Parts: sequence; C-alpha cells; structure tokens
Amino acid sequence: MTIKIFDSMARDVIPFETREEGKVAMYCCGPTVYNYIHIGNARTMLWFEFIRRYLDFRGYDVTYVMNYTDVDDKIIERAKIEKIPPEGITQKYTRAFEEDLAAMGAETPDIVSKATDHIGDMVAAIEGLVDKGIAYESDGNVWYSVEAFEGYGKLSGRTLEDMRAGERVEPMPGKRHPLDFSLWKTAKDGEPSWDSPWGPGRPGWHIECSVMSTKYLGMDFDVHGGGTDLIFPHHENEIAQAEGLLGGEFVRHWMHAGMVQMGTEKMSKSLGNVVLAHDAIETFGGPVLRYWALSGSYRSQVAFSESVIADSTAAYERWSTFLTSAQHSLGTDMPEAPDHPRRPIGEAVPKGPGAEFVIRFIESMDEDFNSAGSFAAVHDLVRDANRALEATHAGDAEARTRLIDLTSTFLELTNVLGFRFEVSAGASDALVAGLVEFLIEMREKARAEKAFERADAIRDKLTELGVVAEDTPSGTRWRIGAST
RNA sequence: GGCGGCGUGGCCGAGUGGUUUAGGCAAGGGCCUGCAAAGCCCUGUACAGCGGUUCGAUUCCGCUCGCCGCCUCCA
Repeated sequence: MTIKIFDSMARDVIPFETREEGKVAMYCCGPTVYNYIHIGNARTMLWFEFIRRYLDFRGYDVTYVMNYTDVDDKIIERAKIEKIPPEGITQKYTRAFEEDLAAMGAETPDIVSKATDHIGDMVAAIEGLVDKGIAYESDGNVWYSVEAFEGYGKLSGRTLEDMRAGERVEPMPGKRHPLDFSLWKTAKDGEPSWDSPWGPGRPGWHIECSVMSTKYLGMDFDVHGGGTDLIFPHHENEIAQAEGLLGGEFVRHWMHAGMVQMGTEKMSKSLGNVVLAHDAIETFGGPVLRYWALSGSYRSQVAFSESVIADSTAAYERWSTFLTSAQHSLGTDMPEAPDHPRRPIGEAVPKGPGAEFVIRFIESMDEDFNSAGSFAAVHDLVRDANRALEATHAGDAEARTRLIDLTSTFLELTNVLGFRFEVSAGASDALVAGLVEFLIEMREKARAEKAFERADAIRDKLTELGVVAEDTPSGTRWRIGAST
C-alpha cells in the first residue's frame, strides 16, 4: 500500500514520494493575522493539520511548518481602525487563531514561524536575488523580474503572454514588467519598517514563505499546501523566488484545498460574505465544524449553509451518542482513546474485530486523502457496534466483547480524524453529574412504581435543561444534548 | 479572452467500464419501549443533454448546456 496524492503541479493523482524515506517535510501558508479567520480559512488549516496527522498515523516522521504573516498592509490598516499599534493587532489575532483552531481540534504545527522574526533572512534572500540579476531596485522598492525566471507560470499553467492578455491592473510605476512583484516595499511615514540596503521598508508578502519554508525544510521539501486561490500569484511567486535564488526544485508535491462557497460565491474577506470561525464555533461547536470541514474531499468546493451544518451536526451526534451508549453499557470495560495511534505503511494488514473498518478507512485515505470514504467506514463501524450494543443488552457475552473491540477501533479512527469525545456521560462537573444521577434515580423509582406521570415530568424537566435521558433494558442512560 | 474544476437518487456527498450496498441527512413502514429517545431492520432504484468508442458506460472520448474558481489582496 502506498499513498497517492493529487499534485497541483502534475495535475494528477501520483504516488507520494518523499525526499527522505519515512519522513515528510510539509509547509502550509498560514494566516495574515489582521482579523479573525473565517471558516474558509479554517477549513484549509484543518485539512493540512489533518493530513499531517494522517501521515503520522501511516508511520511517517512529519515536520510541519506554518507561518504567520504578521507584517502586511492590512495589518497596518487594521491598526488604524482599532487604534492600537500593529503589534497589538497581530498579537490579538494570532492568539485568536490559535484558540479557534484548538477549539476545532487542530494541533499546533511543529514549527510556527513569524514573518517579523525572519526579516533578516528575507533581506538576505532579496539581496541574493538582486545579485543574481533576478530582482531590481527602484526608488527604495525591490521588484522580482518575472522574465528572469524561466519557469514562471509552471504551477498555475500559464505563460506571461496569457496573463498579459487578461491584465486588469494598472502597472505600478517603476516596474519593468507588469507582473513583476514586490520583494521589498519602501516605508511611508509611521509604518513599521526595518533597515535594508534599499532603505527602511518591509518585505513583500510572497518572500516570507519562500524564505521560511526553505530555512526550516530545505529545498525539494515534500508537501506545500494552501488554498486554490494561492496558486496564482502567491505560490507561483514562491517558486520563482526559491528556485531563482537557490536553484533546483522548490517543492515535491503541491496540494490545494477548494474554496468554501456562500451561496454561489466564494467566501472571502474582500467580498464581505464571511462567517468567522470564532462565531461559528460559538454557534455550532468546534467538533461539528471539524466534521463539516473534513468529511468531504479537500479539493472540492464546499458550501457553508444552515442545512449543510445541520447534516454535519446530526452525523456527528450519531457518533457521540454511540459513544455515550457504549460507555453506559461497558462501564469500566470502556476502552481508552488512544493518543496518536499508528498503522505504518508496510505493516501487516490489520486483523481481528473492527479490522475491516480500519482497512477501508486506510484504503480510502491513502487515495489522495479521500476522507468521505473514511467517514463512511466509521459510520458503518458505528452501525455494527450499535448492533453489538443491542445484543449486549440482550445478554449476549460475545457481543459485549465485540462491542469493546469496535469501540476501541472507533476511538482509534476518530482520534486520527482529530475528534476527542467526552467519554464521561457528558458533564465535566461532578456536581452536575451527581444531581442528574439523583434525578434519574428518582425517575427510575417512579417508573418502577408505574408512576409514569411523575417519571415523565422528571424527564421533561431534564430535556428542558438539555439533558437527554434514554431508557434501555439495562437502565436509564443520559447525556448532555449536543444541540442546546 | 486564457488556465482549471464541477454537474450523481428529496438534500449533502463518495465511487466504478458490466453481474454487490458508498456513507450521512431527510422521508415512509416495521421492531424495541409504559410513553419517548436512541438504536436496529426494510423501502426509494440516481448518475446534466446529445453523439461516439465498446459485447456493455454513470465511469473512456467529443460536443452542447449549466455552475464555480483563478487570471487583483485572498485559505
């Protein structure tokens, strides 16, 4: 078994071949920290973190780098609006980003690099490009000369002539070619700036990713990710910079995530049709958003709408409900959730209870991270486990063993997907749990006495408070409802 | 105009050259239950249109129609 991957440069699904056997070096373009991210940004971030997680599951030793763009025109604008210094803006939104991603179950990359910590590296890179005649200075600005890089356009599949035909912007003064892009911007009064051979200024956007990715991962690293909207010009420019300066190949596999659609339009900050991840987490909860983001192919455009989120909520609840039911039934035999389980490539095919689901999960994910098939495998596993649960209630001891095994597999696979369920009944607060259990006891007593009116009154009140009480042959189980 | 992608049953969404069910949500019927909830069982017979290749195409090729992304900051 090997992993296949849709490579944007190859425009095809091709075998995943890493620079170094067993190791993966990957980079993903992170946020510009001038505002809360929206759920389109979030989806891409969640996906690359998930890919990282999956590669780890398959036995790779992964180094994952993500950047923070903390120097940018938009940050300067935002600082004016919020009337705080640019550093205040970047600190505030960097933190918000980290909290939001964590709420959706994403782990921090191995290396998180900030542009402002690498200004010196960028200046050196720009100097190198100027020395090689690939970049030129003009009035304190430094431009990259696209005509000086032979491969320009190879990622986005276009030629300089193609792009000139579709030109829509006025050429900037000082540029030799309209598509030449900024490496260094001269500072205006009051703007954040750093010294450079061309005077005080700040780096252009694209250079940071070339510099930081190669600094930490070297050239020819394995995976570079981002949204499809970054293919041109950002990633094209990254290639031009890195390969122009260092020679050789920049990246082995380019991966791009599809855009989130609001109605018929792409969600984007400039269109203003955004749903902030911060708000969506508040409304729907992190795990549901994670389910929504990861349950479909990363390459597809995906809608964000009430109905689609309702589907994700229901599907996710099916999983969490199963787990509380299993917990209720198994008690102390409940398996523990594994932490970063591994099923390395080349290891023996899984055997035993639940193995068929693991195999389906892996086969699907190995094929360009086809999560839809893997989610389906987990759903089928849950059906099987629910059957075992019923049989367990009927006193079938073998079914109970099977339930334990399937629950264990469920926890393994959902851990790879990055879900962490509350395996307790759902109340983290012992006092709340105690009170609920007391009420459940009262209700059980009422039911035993066939005082159904009183029993129903208790259940109604619990429901009102967001506690779902369900009667089973082995007693009443309860959970905090996910949709409150 | 250039480059790229998509069009699957009520909705979302995988997949495959043919004899086996993607999966989820919603719907209908049933089982279980004091009632309920959850769960389980059963049901729906889908692949934009038109041609072509083929013994056979939803799955390959061409065309048409429709939708979307990139070509400008953008995940």
